[in-house]
Amino acid sequence: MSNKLSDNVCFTLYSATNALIRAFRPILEAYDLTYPQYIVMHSLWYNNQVSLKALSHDTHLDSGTLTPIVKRLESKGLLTRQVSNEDERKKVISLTEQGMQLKVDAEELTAKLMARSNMSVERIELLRELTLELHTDLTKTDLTKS
Amino acid sequence: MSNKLSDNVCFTLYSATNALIRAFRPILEAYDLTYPQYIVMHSLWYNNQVSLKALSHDTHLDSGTLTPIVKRLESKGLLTRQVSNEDERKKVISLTEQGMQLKVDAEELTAKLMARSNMSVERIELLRELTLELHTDLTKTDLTKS
DNA sequence: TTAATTTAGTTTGCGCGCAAATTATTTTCC
DNA sequence: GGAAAATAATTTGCGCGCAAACTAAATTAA
Repeated sequence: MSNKLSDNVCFTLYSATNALIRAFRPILEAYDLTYPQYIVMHSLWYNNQVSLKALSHDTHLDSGTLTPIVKRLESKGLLTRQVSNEDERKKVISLTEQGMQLKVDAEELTAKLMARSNMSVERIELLRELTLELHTDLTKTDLTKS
Repeated sequence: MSNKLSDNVCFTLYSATNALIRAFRPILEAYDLTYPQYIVMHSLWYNNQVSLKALSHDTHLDSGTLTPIVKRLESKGLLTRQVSNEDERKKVISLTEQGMQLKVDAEELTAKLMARSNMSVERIELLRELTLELHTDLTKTDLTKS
């Protein structure tokens, strides 16, 4: 069965995500942020002063991925990383004044970007629900078994 | 407006794709392929003996991304890269016998993987259509203008 | 209480993904 | 025919994304 790449969900999902990040890039550049960095900031705007572990849980990003991202945001002066008092293994990640101020400008970026696509609000919401469902499925089920 | 990350399409799309590639990894490992390498092989199974440019168009991958991927597949003995006779700037990428044989085993992998998710065939198809639509939208519209 | 285990975070290594710069070939235009 | 522009592919540089190995601190168990 020789089928086209675009007949595959995996491929269309993969391509759409790459295209979205690519479209986001020049917009985020104005804030000197990459998309993953924006995700981390967004998470902190909603939930400040958390451990790397908690940030990892919220952003769905690996700790090995997060450490360098968070370090870069620290060097940009957007957040601080302090060793926790209760548990010295943990680091408390906190927004700086500058990091909090970025929120006002940058938070509605996603809505603005999606509004520029030709998709209806309903179809965008449907896409959100389906991708959320897929993610839940894939992380709850151990696919190597079954 | 302080909303959760999961309220954003961009984020759910991004997370679902990462999760999908992650779920795919151990399965593709049996074939000694990464997901992007699998995409390239899949494209060639459907359309053999093409230029890098044509492969780039079909896979939606940048030429700067493709060159190293194709080189790795060449070093695995799955394809060859020959300078074109008509146009010496072009390279003709052709599957080897070994590369063609992989098709039989590996082509139905996507269907198998998706079948393991709890999503219905209808919802998976819907997801495919929506992501295809989004990709088309994002690549046809120049988002920096408008 | 101290040895073994678990947990939090960092580091290393590798393969993307892509913008930008570069090289080599071909086409266009005068 | 020869200079200028366009095209095909490669290279460079940077930031992920993640598995695996590692370090250090806390918890558990003997």
